[in-house]
Amino acid sequence: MDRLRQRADFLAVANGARANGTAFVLQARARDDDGPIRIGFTVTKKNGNAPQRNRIRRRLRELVKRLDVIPMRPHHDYVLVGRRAALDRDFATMLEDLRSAFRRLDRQAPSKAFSSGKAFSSEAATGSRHESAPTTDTGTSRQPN
RNA sequence: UCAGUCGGCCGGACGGCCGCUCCCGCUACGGUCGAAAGGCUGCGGGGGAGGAAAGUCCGGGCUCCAUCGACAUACGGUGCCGGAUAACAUCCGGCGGGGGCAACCCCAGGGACAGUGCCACAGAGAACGAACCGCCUCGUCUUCGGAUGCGGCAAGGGUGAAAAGGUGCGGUAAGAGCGCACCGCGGGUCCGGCAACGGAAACGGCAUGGCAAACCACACCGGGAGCAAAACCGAAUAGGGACGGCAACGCGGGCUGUUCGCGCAAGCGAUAACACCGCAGGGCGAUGUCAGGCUCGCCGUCCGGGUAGGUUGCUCGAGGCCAUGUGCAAACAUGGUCCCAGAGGAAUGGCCGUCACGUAUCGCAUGCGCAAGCAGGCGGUGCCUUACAGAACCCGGCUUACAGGCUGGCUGAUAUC
Repeated sequence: MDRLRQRADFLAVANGARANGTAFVLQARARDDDGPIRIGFTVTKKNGNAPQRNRIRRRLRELVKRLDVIPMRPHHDYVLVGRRAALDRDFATMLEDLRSAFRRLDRQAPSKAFSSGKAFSSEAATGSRHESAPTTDTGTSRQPN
């Protein structure tokens, strides 16, 4: 399993399927190549100051590490967007939340992948090319200060 | 013991399981990539957030740009004196003013006869010194209460942040530095101090209101931008240049749009088609169009610029600690010793257990007290399971935030000896 590092990858995943939880939002996207599973984390500035954002991201990363049966699909990209509730929600329940979020994504996946699979990928390609130019995406941007 | 004041330090501890990142070492023990060096993986060891890492408010180092020598102008900053320093708006030691019983704290604290300007409201008057109520001599009138006029005043009242030296005595019609004493003020003299400034005696006889965080004048300082600086490597796509090959037929794209005259051409003038719209006259404007005209070729190799991305910059430094010496101190010098984060969608953690600390509440017994209650002790439970806050090139400061705790100096009050 690899980590997502490029901004363009995050933008592409943001256009994919999503499942909401109380402590996070899970986004997923199928890639065309044969690379490994990649996962990234996004915590925006509205979730608190820097130590609080760090704690959210570290707990989310620990969640992914603790997944015993890996429910992710091969050569997919995933992004976990942290919410403020991830600061003090019980760790075991958050783990259960994450498992159910993956199950919900799996249930969405067949219809999406079959009927609009091709349309979805081409749409995502044009969409990302369209959106990477203005760089006004505040949701996944990494403003350094 | 209580109250206060000024500093210094810490800012959870231990253990278990599972991880992240950097560095060092290891071997044919294995796997994998590679021609190799080596990389990834593996094993062992070690390092891994702060006192503010924050705000980005000053000052530097470093890098690039400009000038490439400084000066001047503009603009910005600083502004009691001396020292420290690479430098500073910082720090230290003084001076002056203000506050506090005191320890101590606060102060943009230079220039107002270089010039310009402002001083709201109130008040008569806010600066070429003023006269509202008042005080006084004299004159006139008088119902003897006073009214009024010419003068002399500024003590008292009133306004204001500020009213033109203050207090007292003398003096006077009433008053006034008019005279005197003390205080203040002024310029010079002498003494102390490197200086800011302080002190002394005599003189002057009160003249010179405040605001420069109003413009300003004076002295000193400052070129600009910042590690997303900057250097190197450099894919794909588009575009640029050079060379070579193929073709110069055809196809495709764009512009024009029958025809006639003039013109090399661009174009100008005349005339005005077909589809189409319309019952028609008519329009040829919109949309489309045959032929024709103008224009753009295709493939390969190389070059330079350069984007994504990567590497460097990147942590040994005005460095920490200890000792000695100099200095009131800030600090400096010498010697010894240590190596102490280097991430990059951003590591330094996640989960759990035990304990300490704090706090709330309950129970138990004790002391004092008539009682209400107060004081400390033991045990149980709950909460926080710790505040403010996360390095982003690096230093010196400033400012702001901060649960709780430890400790030192000094001051005041009380008690005891």
